[in-house]
Amino acid sequence: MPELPEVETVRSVLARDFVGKKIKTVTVTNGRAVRRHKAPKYFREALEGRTIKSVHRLGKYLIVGLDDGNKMVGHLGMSGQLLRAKGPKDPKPKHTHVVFTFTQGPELRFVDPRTFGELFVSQPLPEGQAPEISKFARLSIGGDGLATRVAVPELAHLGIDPLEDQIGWDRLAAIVRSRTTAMKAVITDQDIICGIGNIYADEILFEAGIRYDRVAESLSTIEIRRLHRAMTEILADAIKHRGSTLDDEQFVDPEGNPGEYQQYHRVYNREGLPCPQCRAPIQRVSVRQRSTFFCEKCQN
DNA sequence: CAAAATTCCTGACTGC
DNA sequence: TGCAGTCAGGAATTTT
Repeated sequence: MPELPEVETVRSVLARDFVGKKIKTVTVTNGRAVRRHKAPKYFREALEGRTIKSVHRLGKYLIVGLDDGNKMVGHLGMSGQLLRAKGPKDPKPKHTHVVFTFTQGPELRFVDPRTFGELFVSQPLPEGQAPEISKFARLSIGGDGLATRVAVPELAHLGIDPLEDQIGWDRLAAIVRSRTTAMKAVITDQDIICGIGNIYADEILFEAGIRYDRVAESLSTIEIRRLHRAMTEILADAIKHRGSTLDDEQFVDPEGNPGEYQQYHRVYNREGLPCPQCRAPIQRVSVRQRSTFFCEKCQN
């Protein structure tokens, strides 16, 4: 489900409600949720007694800073939710795989029907060993982004975060011009740019007036500037509206609130409806087992 | 039976 | 031949 705006929405609620809280117990009822660890007990032991110091985001990943310097990393996959209990008696939803209790305040549940999501406590690299940071990331990451990647080696492969790393259009140009593949593949490749998935890729490319199958290196300077602006604005706007919740209501924030940005989708899931710009029907094609929505008149 | 917002892995192929 | 990059396909799973 969640792409950058949804993860950012979750992040802000977690930061507000759980920073400063001390973890009392961690209960794993489906080991698949913590599959990076050899056994669930290592996950539990790394967390019990720890106090949450911060909640950050990189791409679609959540990064929870702990008082011992370690980080708990979360990815929601397709259907993962982090939900704050509504009270001490609030029944656990179906597909609850991990429960965190705190010395004070309501518990936090990790719920994930499709089990593509995961949680893990990052294992710091041995002394003196530097994580491998991708050349795309290295190209433009400044200060904070680099620090995060060094602290969490498992996420070192991620490319530029379009909001956190604040990259300028000229840096985006360098990245785009070095690629010979289709634009949609470029902006959804987490190793190049992290956080954009199927929904926002279609929305960004529509806003920029660029077809999903345009070869990246063929983009003009004007087109790259439009892409840069579209990326920044669409993601910021989607965050403002607390992300997108589709008809299946899979995405909700930790309080159970759905997002509202789906009301502003201009092409995604709108096959046959008139293009907001030219009224031509929105097209849908299947690329790599995924739906792509676009306007054949407005996107070139 | 198809489709659904995710990442990861493998095998085939290409170009240097 | 080796290596890196690309890309299609499939797997992981449940619900609608």
